[in-house]
Amino acid sequence: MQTELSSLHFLNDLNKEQSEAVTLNDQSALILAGAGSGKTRVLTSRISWLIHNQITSPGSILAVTFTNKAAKEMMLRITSQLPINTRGMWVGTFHGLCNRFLRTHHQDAHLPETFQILDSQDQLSAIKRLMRSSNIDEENFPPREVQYFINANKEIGLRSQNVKTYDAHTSKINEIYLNYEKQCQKEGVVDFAELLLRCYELFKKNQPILEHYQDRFKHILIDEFQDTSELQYKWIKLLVGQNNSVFAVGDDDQSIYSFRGARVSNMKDLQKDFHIKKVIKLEQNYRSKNNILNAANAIINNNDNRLGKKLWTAAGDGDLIRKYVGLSDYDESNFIIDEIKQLHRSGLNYNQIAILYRSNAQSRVIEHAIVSNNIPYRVFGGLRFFERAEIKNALAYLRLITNKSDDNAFLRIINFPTRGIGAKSIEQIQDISKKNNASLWHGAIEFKSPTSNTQKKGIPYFVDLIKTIEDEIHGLTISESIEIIIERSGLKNHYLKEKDNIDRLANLSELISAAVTFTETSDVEEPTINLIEFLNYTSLESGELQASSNEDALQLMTIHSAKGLEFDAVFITGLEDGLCPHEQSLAEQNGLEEERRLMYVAVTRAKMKLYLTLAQSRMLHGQTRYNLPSRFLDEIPDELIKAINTTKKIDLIPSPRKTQTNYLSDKYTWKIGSSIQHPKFGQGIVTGYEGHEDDLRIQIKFANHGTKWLAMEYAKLSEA
DNA sequence: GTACTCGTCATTTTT
DNA sequence: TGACGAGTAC
Repeated sequence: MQTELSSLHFLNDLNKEQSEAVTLNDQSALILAGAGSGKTRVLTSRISWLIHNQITSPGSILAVTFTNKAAKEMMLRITSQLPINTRGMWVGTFHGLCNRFLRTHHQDAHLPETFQILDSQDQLSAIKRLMRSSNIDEENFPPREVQYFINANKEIGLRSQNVKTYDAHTSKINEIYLNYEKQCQKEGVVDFAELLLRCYELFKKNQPILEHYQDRFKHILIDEFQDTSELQYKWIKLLVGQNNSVFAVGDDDQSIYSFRGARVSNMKDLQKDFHIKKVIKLEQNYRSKNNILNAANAIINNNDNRLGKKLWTAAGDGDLIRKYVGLSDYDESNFIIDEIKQLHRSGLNYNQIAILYRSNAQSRVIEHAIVSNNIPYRVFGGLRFFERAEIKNALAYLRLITNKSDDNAFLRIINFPTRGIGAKSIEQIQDISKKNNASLWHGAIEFKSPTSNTQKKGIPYFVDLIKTIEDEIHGLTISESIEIIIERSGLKNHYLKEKDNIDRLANLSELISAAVTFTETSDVEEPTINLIEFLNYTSLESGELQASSNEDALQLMTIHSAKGLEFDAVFITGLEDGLCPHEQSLAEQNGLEEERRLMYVAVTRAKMKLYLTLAQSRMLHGQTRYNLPSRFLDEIPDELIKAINTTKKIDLIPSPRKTQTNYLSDKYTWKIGSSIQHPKFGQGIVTGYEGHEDDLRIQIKFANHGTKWLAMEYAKLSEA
């Protein structure tokens, strides 16, 4: 076996720890894989190794990821490593896999065969609809809060009847949760969290089904394990059972999603629950230069409760990290653009340069600077393809035809494009449906309209329209069906009428192409099933537009969305206390540690060059704010940093903004935004003032002593 | 049914 | 500052 091992090309060049992980026996394992340490490679090589050595067959492997992108990447790598048929292998996201289990066992899961998936938007509108029909005040019970409540409880495995409530308000919300469950059941739809919970319950309540899968999946592998939620962990435990092994890869230092239910503690629980004696640590980094890694290590070292890990590289020190303190957000952006122009001139592609920020609002100023310099760029985040209104509208026709109980879909298109059905008519339909405890579609059929349907208007016309489309698309491919829907529904005409809607029409064509691609890659023959699967696909796959990714453009994104990516040069911007760490995170339990992990993720994205930038003043929510430098900057050893502007004398620089020309007085040279030094309170920033000359009092925000008012006459201030 | 105004509220996000 | 939703006016 040894000789054969070394002949396997996918095992070549693995370091000691990597190959130890890849070639582990049939035992559960936790691989602590630092940023850039070859995590995905280990995971895929492990699968290839298991199969190649006939320890297991592809059909016994279940691999779970968090995103479709990661799942695809994994599949791609495995097929390039091994010339095998991977069809029996289950590789997918938690949601995708749960969907698959539920489809197969829809009866045992008490779901209709045609059940559809609600995305977050759909879920919110379902909740709003429910609340309106039961006359619940949206002021007292904001639908978003209700949505959060429902999801948070589902994510820890709680149904409404199991939720403990201690006050009237929460009880009421929980009552909405109960009714929401009923409504979804009646309409035959499941939300994202429901996919997981329902699947968990399926396994829990049906021993034969559980045993069947436990017998089948001998090797369960999990990517980004630090991001698993409580329910996901319980699901894994159930499926692994007593006899199978779990191979989890993760990095506790990169856990940045606790706000949506991720539980790092699952890593410790895994060791305990599966008797893992030795955690394999992958600490050699193949991405970044040493100065960058040292900064990352220094930052993350300030966190308690780590599993412990120190990245190193053989790649050399590289450049120093560059730090720039801008006078304003505007100045900061200009510095970034100037620097990027130079990098580009020296031969770096734009798409190898990333500008990262903590919150989306920060991108605007930067975008402005980019646009005025005519540099191509791409902002990540925002609306995804299948979330666009025109796409959802077209799909809603398809959904309603597939499942007449889908009231969400019904309401979306009953009067879109407008066909003279107003709020009153819809109310009447809702009344009829409620009386008969039936779907809105049935209510519409029952509806006796005074208007004729010759004018292409009114409810009977709508009912006819749906029936006609249904007949017409019978037996057609999905793409043909969509084409007919876009035409017959009037969507095409509607969007043709308005000039601003060229993009929308283009997107609808794109939807048709997406359907063609889907059908080509699908191995399902039955058209009805295929249609249902396509609809699922559109809910589960957000459809990040890949088309423009080849284009050489600057990459702008939040630190969160940068996780898993790498760039030659990275600018981490807005490094100010209040922004990064974000002020709202400080109130949360372990909030600062999570922010620090965020900073760690950001730093470790950089391969060659890292820039840290901040601004002394910044426009936020329509007000100029004066933030102190981020505390994380102080955590990086000085010798790793090269300050580009030796803290400019703020007064000497002509200011681009009016507010900064407000000198406090003739006697003192400080202005709002100046850094000062106080003998007792240390470093601070001038944030306001009142009075004049001898009476002058100034407000100072100190790094460690809060905000204070001081009389200029007595305070012994000096410039910092 | 649409076009406007006004008030409110501003982390991070995949499925 | 500016995006979005609700409410109002036509």
